[in-house]
Amino acid sequence: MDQRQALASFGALSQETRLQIIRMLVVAGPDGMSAGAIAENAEVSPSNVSFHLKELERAGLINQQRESRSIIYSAAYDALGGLVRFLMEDCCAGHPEICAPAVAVAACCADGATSMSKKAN
Amino acid sequence: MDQRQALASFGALSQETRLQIIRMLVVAGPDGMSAGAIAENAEVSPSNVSFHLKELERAGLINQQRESRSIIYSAAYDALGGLVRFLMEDCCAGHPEICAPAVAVAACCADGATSMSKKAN
DNA sequence: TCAACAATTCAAGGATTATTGAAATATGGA
DNA sequence: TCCATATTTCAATAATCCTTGAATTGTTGA
Repeated sequence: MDQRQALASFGALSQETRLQIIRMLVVAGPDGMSAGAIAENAEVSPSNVSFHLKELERAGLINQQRESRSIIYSAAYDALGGLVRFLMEDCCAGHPEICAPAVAVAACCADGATSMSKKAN
Repeated sequence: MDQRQALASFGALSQETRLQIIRMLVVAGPDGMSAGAIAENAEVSPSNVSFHLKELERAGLINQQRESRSIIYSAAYDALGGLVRFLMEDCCAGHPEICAPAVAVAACCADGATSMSKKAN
């Protein structure tokens, strides 16, 4: 993750609807959700959700793939992980005071990260 | 860190000059830097740096304190740590795929986080 | 081919954010 | 008090972002 993508990612996450979309896509998992389902869930118009999805894709935070009539969007886990890493390492220079809280969170999903056996369904 | 502050923080970090300022303040450490020094280092006008500093403060990412004629700004380590945590936990639902890269970064500054004895100078 | 569905694109507008330079505020020393 | 320094505030402009609804594109099944 370079600075350009990080700036775009922070911008993408700074909007309430888009943050909401990322959250639901992360929870939805690898199967993703259709644009229509996202719009319904977020309670915004189709054209509005399309605008925000394009913004999220421009930042590289989501992936899309057509599935028959629908277009399925899913969270780009690698990009989100890259952003966390950028924030801790590049932006915050790995400062212990900043990374300390992350260590706690990391600890509680470290098993999953290692074994990759507890993916949410 | 609640969602409102996270949104403001992401917005604050989505601007090149502001990201640059945060980086230099993190590196500068607890002593911080004066507004003038920040402006000079970032190569922007005093009034422009003031605008961006206000934005960063609004997001809670920096602290200020007057020191004689100067106003000294410093990174709010707790807020930055809170943002990393929000991104991993609240936004990304603690997904192993996303947190995995963070575990690696966390590991290399975990000693410092525990002993607090290896702060960057 | 035609109708219906799913989603995007486009254009217009309104709202927010960024930049600039001039004026104002606050502090410390002569 | 007066001046110089450090910084902020203000007003105007420019640029970007968000929302809305209408028109368009792509897909499927009758």
